[in-house]
Amino acid sequence: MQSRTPASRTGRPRSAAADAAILAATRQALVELGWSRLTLGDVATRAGVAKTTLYRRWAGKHELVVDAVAELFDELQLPDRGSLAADIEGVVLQFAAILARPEAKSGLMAVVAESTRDEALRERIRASIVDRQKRLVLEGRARAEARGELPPPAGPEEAARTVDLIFDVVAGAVVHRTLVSAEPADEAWVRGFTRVLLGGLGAAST
Amino acid sequence: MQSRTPASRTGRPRSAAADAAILAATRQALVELGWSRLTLGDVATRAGVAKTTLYRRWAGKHELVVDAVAELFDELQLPDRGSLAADIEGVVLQFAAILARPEAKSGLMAVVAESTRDEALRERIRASIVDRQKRLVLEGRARAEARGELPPPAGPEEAARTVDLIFDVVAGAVVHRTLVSAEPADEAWVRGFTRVLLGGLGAAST
Amino acid sequence: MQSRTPASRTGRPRSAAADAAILAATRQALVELGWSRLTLGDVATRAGVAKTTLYRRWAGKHELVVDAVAELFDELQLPDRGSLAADIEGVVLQFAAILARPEAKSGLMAVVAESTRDEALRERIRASIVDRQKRLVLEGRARAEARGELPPPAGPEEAARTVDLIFDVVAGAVVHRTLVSAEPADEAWVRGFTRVLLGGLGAAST
Amino acid sequence: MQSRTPASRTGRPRSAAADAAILAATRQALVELGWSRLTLGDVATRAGVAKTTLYRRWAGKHELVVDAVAELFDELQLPDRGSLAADIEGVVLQFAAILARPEAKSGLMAVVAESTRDEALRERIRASIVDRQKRLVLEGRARAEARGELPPPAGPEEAARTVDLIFDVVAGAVVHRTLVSAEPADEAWVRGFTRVLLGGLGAAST
DNA sequence: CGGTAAACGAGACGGTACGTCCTGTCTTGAT
DNA sequence: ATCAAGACAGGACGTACCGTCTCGTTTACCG
Repeated sequence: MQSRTPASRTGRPRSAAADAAILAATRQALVELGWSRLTLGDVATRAGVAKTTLYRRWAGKHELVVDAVAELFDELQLPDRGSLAADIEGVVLQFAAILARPEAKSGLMAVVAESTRDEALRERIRASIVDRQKRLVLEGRARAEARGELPPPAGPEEAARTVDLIFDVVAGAVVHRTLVSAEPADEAWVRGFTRVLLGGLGAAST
Repeated sequence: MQSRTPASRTGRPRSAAADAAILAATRQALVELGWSRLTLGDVATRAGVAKTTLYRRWAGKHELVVDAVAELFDELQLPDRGSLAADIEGVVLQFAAILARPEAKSGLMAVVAESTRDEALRERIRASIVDRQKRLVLEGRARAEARGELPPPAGPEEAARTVDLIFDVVAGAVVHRTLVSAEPADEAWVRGFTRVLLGGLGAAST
Repeated sequence: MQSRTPASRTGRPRSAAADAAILAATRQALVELGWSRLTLGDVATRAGVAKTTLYRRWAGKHELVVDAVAELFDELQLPDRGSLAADIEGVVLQFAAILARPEAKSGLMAVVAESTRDEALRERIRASIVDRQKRLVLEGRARAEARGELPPPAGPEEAARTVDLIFDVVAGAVVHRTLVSAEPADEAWVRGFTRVLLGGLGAAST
Repeated sequence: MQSRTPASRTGRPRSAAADAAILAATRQALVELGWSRLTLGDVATRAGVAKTTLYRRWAGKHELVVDAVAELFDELQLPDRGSLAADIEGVVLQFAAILARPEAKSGLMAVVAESTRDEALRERIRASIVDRQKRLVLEGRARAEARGELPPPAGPEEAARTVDLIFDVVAGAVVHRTLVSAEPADEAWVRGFTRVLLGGLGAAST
C-alpha cells in the first residue's frame, strides 16, 4: 500500500510480515497512548522491528497512521435492509462503531489536522479513506432509485455533486457527534439523524 | 478566560497585555507554521514574553490553542434575512469563512484529536467553542417558529435533543467539506446543503 | 558588614534582624543542600524574607556565602599551651574542626573557585576570611620568639613573607587533607603535620 | 576514561573523536568563561556535537570537568636534578605552572567543592587526579633514600602515611598560594617553601 | 553453490523542543 | 524608603523524539 515499488531485483526482499506487524503495533499504540504520545521508536519496538525498517516504508508518523487507520474502514458494508432509511441507519451505525474505537478516534482527526498544511497527506487520506468509502453512498443511492425512493440524478455532474454533499453531511455529522459532542451515535440518535436527512428539518421533531 | 482566578491580593499582578499578545502570537504562528510546527518557545518569542509567563497561564499547547481559536468564533452572528433558509445560509457561510482561515483549520482539528484522550480538554473545547455557538441554533429556531416555518418542539428535552442534532449536522458538514473534502464551502454548496437540511434527501437534486 | 551605608535618612529603615536571619538561613541551606543546590529564593524563604530584601544587601550567591562562611572562622583562638608545637597543634585542630562542618566545606571551595575569575570576590574573601586569620600566625610567632623557640625575622619584609608562607602551608595542608583527601585532620595527623612543619621532612618519620 | 565499557557488540559504535573534541572544548570554555558560566550546551556546540552525545558519556558538568582537567596533570614529571631539594623545586614549579592555567584554576576548586557532597565525584577526582600524581612523591622519596638524604620509612604503613602527608602539604600549599592568596608560586616562593619543607620552620627565615 | 546486494537489528548521532528551575529585576499594596 | 509577595524576561537544565547514519549480520536471488 505504502510501497512505491522500488523495483529492485537483487538483494534481500522486504519482509511482508513487518508491514502488518508495524500497522498492528501502530493501532495498538494508538489505543494505549493516543496520537500525541505515540512515538515511532515505540511502534518499532512493539512491532519487533528496527526504526530503520519503519522509516524505509513510511515517511513519518502521519503517513503511518493514515495507513493504520484506513484498514479499519475497509470492513464497512451496505447490507440491504429493504428501505433507504434502514440502509442508511445500518451503515451509519457501522460507521459510528468504527469511530468509537480509540485507535480511530485518536488518529483520524490528527492526520486531518495535519493535512490542512500538507497537500500530499490530504491526497493520501482521500485516496486511502474517504474516496474508498464513497462506494457506500453510490450503492445506497442506486438501490434507492431502483426502489423508486429517490429520483434519478439530472446528470453525471449533478450525481457527483450530490454524492459529495451527502457524504459530507453523513460523515461530518457522525464525526462531530462522536468526537466533538462526545456523545454516542447510538440507535436513537441515528434514527433522528436519518429522519432529518430524509425529510428535512420539519421532520426532525416528530 | 484561562485564568483560574488565583485571587491573590499581594504581589505583582499578572499582565493583562501578555494574555492578548500570547493569543495573537499563537494565531499568527498557526498561520505561518501550522499546528505541528508551532512551538511554545516560538510563541513566547513572538509575543515578547518569557516561556515562564506562558506556562504560568496555560498548561500546554492544546489549552493555548483552544483559547486562541475560540476567539475566532465569537464574531459569528445570526442576521435576520427574512426566512429560515436565508438565515441558515447566512450563518453557515460565516462559519465556513472562519473555518477557511488557516489559524482555525490548523488548530481546531488538532485539539479535537487530542480531546479524545483528555476529558478536561474536551470540556474546555465544549465550553469555549461549541456550547457558546449553540446560541445561533436556538435563535434561528426561535425565529423560524415565530414565522411559522417550524412547529414548536414537543417539550424541553425534545428541544435540546434537536438543537444538538442540528448543530452536529451543520457543523459537521461544514467541517467535513472544508477540512476533509478540502473543497470550498461556497455559496453554491451552502445552497445545496440548506436545501437538503430543510427538505431532506428527496429535495437534494432539484 | 556587607552594607554600603546608603546613608539615607528618610523612609523605613532596614531591618537589622533580617541580616542575621539571612546569614543563618544561608548556613542552614548549605548544610542541607550544599553549594550547588542552594538557591537564593530558598534562602529568602527560610529567612522569612522577600528575595528583594536579600538582593538589596548582597549582589549574589557568592558574596552572600562568603559572608555566611566568614563568621564561622571568627571563633578561632590561639590558646597559650606553653610551646610552639602545642600552640600550632591547638589552632590547627580548631581550624580542622571548622572545616569539617558541612556549611564551611560546601561553600568555601566554591567561592574560591569563582574568585579565580572575579577579582572583587577574591578581595572580599581575603578581607573577610584570610587576612583576618593571619593574626593567629603573627601571635604564634611572637610568642615563639619570646620563648626563644624561633629567631626574630631579618626585617619587616622578611617577616611578612614568612607569615604568608606559613599561612599557605598550614591552611593549604588542612584544606587539602579535609576536602581533597577527604580524611579527618585528627590529632594523630595534626601531630605528624606539626612535626614536619617544625623539623622538616627528615623529622617526618620519627 | 569516562566510559563504563557498555560492551555492546551491536549498533553503531561510539565516536572516539567526539570524546577528545568534547574534552578540548571543555577546556577552551573554561578558559574563556570560567566554571560558573560554562554550560554544557555551549561545550557541545564548540565540540561540534549534540548535547545528547555529551550526556551519553558524562553525567553532568562536574564529571566532565574532572576528566577535562585531569588530562592537564598527566604531563607532570619528576626530573632528576641531583638533590632532593632540587627535585622538589622542579616538580613544584611544574605543578604551579599547571595550576596557573585558567582552565585548571577555574575547574579544579569547583569540582572539589561539589565533591564534599558527592562521594562518587570525590572518588572520580581521587582516581583521575590525586592518586595518579602520588607517583611523584613515591619516586622522589625513593631517590632521596638512595642518595642517603632521607632515612627509609619504619614500615609500609608508616610509608603510606608519610606519602599522604607530604602530598597534602605540597599540593595544599601550592593550591592555597595560587588560588586563595592569588600570588604566583614563582621560583623565589618555591625556594622558600622547599627550605621549610626540608628543614622546618626554624630554617624559614635564613 | 558461492557471491552479491539489499534488508535487517541495534544503537549512536546531530538536532529541536520540551517543561522546569533559577536568576536578578520589576511592580504592586502595605508598613 | 523598605518590606512581603509574586510576576516578569531570560537562559540553562536534563530528557525525549526525530529522522539519519553506521555498524555487523542475515537472507534471498543470480550467475
